[in-house]
Amino acid sequence: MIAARLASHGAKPTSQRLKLAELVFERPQHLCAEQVLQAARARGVRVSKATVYNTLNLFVECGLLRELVVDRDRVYYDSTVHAHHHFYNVDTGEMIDIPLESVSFGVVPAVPAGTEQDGIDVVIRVRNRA
Amino acid sequence: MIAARLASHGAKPTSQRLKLAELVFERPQHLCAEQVLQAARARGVRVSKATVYNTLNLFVECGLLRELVVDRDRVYYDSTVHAHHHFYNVDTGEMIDIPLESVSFGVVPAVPAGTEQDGIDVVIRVRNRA
DNA sequence: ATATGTGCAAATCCTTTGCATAGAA
DNA sequence: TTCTATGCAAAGGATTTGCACATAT
Repeated sequence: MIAARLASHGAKPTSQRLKLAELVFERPQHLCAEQVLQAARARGVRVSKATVYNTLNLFVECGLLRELVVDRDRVYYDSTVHAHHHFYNVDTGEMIDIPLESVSFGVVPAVPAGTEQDGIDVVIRVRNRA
Repeated sequence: MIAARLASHGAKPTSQRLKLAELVFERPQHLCAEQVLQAARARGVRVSKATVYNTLNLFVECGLLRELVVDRDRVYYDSTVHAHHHFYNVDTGEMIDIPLESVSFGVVPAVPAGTEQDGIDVVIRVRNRA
């Protein structure tokens, strides 16, 4: 259940958090804060913009959401946190998940001295066919 | 020469643009607008913030610079426009180029219907070793 | 002349913050 | 109580914009 999921990640399951979590984790998706706010209100959830931001940031820290910094103007939150990749439509801004197994690497370079690998993100940019 | 390079990309080579281009294309680097402004002024170039933004945006449209949207707070401009990849240090925000040949792919998925591939960006996130 | 580039300051937009109130342990 | 979450409005910061002036063809 959602409450347990929050709790197991160290996020106190408050009323707003539960409602927002329900919405966000309903299916794999990429939403920005404004979309979460609108979707929440459309469902009659009473919540402020500040709380939406607080909550999304909290979820990111807890590892419940992944931040996607791909768009120039706003941050997207990915409800799929396990490793995977993305198509990014530069015309529409749309992001589509690519399962991890769909991309395989041959050579991968060694990381810079003093650092360790944190993850690999592959973004395949696409545009609408003319 | 720099002026010809701008001209060949359809950018009228004005005084400020030449100075900024000189600075930016001096070596492969990733700079944000503020850094370009500071660097320019440090060299005695008289230029406004608005012109820095105008110019960087123009260079991006011309294909002289690549926009890097990786940082939550600001856009970086990559003076290397040919295809390549990056290490991204999540602790420092530093970006390091990875030559194209250093990464090879096994499988790559087909792009979504109605779209065509525009490019592939691989970002290897690293963090400072504890 | 005529069109375009530049500088300045104000405007914009996403995101964060300060503070008072509400809610839970 | 005591601690934390929430809401609201204001603040913050990167980027854009409007407009007057400068510059170049």
